[in-house]
Amino acid sequence: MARNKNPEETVNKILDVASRLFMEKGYEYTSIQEIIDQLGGLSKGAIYHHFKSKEDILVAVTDRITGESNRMLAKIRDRKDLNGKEKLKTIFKESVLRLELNEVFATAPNLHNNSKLLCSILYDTLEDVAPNYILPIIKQGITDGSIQTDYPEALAELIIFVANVWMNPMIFDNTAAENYNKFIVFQQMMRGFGLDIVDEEILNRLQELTSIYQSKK
Amino acid sequence: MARNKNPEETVNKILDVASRLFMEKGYEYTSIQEIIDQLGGLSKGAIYHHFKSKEDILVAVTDRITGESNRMLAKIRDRKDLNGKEKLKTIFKESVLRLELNEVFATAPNLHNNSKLLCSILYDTLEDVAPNYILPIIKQGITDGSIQTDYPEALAELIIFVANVWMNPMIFDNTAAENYNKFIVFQQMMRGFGLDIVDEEILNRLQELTSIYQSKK
DNA sequence: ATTTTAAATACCGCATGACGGTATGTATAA
DNA sequence: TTATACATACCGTCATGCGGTATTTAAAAT
Repeated sequence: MARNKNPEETVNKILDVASRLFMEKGYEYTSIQEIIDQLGGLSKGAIYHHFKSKEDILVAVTDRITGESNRMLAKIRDRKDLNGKEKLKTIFKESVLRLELNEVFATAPNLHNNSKLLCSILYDTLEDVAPNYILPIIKQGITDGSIQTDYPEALAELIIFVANVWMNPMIFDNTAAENYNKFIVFQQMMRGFGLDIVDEEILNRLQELTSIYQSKK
Repeated sequence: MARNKNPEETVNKILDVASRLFMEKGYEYTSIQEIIDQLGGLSKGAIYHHFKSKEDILVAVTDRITGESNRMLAKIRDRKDLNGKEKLKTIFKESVLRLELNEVFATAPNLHNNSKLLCSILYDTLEDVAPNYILPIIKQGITDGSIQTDYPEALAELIIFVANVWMNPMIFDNTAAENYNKFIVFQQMMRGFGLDIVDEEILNRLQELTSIYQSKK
C-alpha cells in the first residue's frame, strides 16, 4: 500500500479495527494477524511502526474509549455555576444520556471474557477518574457545604467504582429488571451519604437503555 | 518419573506450583514450561493429562483459593443461632480474622498486572458468593426483621462487591491510611442501609493487617 | 487363592503451528 | 537527501496435540 500522507488516518484505521475486534472477541483472543487481515492491504510492519506492541494498541483503544467521557467530566468539573452536589448529579445525568450515542455502547461488547480490557477500565476508573474528576468535585462540595464527608478520596472512589463498574451493563449483563434494582440500590446508597442525586428521570432513562443494550446483543 | 498411585497428589503439586507462579508473576507471564521446571521431574504431557488447558489450571487455582473462604461462608450461612444481620457481622469479622492465616495473603500477590486472576475473583464474587452465600442471609434477615430492603439481590451484590473487590488490598494497593479510610466509608455505607455491622475492633484489625500486607511486599 | 489378562490411567517428550515481535529493505513525502 | 511510512522475511517462544510406554486396577481364568 502506498504511503499515507496523513499517518493519523492509518493509526485511526488500526484503532478502529482493533477496537471492534477487542470488543467482539476479546483482547487475548484477537491476533495481530486478524487485525492486519481486516485492515485491507496493510502489513505487520505498518502496525509495529505506529504501535510498539499489541498491549500498546490496547492502551490506545482504552484511551479512545475513556477520552470522550473524560472530556465531558472535565467540562462539568470546571463549571462555575454549580455546587459540588449539583455537579455530581449533572455527571450522572449526562453519563446516562450520552450512553446510547456512544460507539462502545453500539458494538455492545461483553467484557466477561475480556479480562485485559475490563482491568484497563477498572484501574482507569480508580486511578484516573476518581482522583482527577470526582475528587475535586467532592472537595468543592465540602467547601460549598453541599457535600459532607471526612473522607473525600475514599468516597470519590466508592461512588465512581460502584457506578462505573458494578452498574456497567457491559461488564455485568443482567436483565433490565435486575439492573433497575441495582440503580435503585445505588440511589439508596447515595442517599445514605446525603447525596440525593439520582432522580426518577435518570432511573427511567437507564432502564430504557438497558433494554436497548440487551436487544442489541 | 514413576507413576503416582495417588494422582491427586500430582494434581495438587501442579496446583501448588501454578498457584505460586500465577500470584508472583501473573497468569499470562507464567509459561507451562516454568511450571514443569519447578515441579521437578514432571513432564508437559503429565500436565495436559490432568488439565485440558492452561486456562483450566487457572480455574482450578481460583477454585482452591475461593474454596476455603466459601466453606467458612457456608458454615455461617447455615447457622441456626444467628439472625441475618448477625450473620453478616460474623462474616466480616471472620473474613478479617482469617486473612492473615490465608496462604494467598502470605504470598502477597499483586493483582494489578494479573488481569485473568483478578477477573476470575471478580466474577466469582458476583456470580457465586453474592447469590449463594450473601443473598440467603439477607433474605433470612428480611424474614427475621433484622434487615430491611426491597432489593435483596442487588444489595447482596453491592455489599460483597465493595467488600471483596474495592476493599481488597491485593487488588488495590493503597497505603494503610488510605485503606483505613476506605473501611470507614464502607462502614458508613452499611449504616446507610441500616446495617451497623462493622465495629471498632474489626476496623483496627483490618488496619493492622493492611500494614502487615504492605510490609510483605 | 493365585495367575492371567484386559483395560484404564499416569506419564513421557517430541512435533507442530500459531503468535508476538524484529531486522531489514523500499518507496514516498518533505 | 533525509526522515518517514510502510512491506517482507524471519525469529523465538509458547500452548497444545499426539504417539507411545509404563504402571495400576480389576476381573476372569486357573
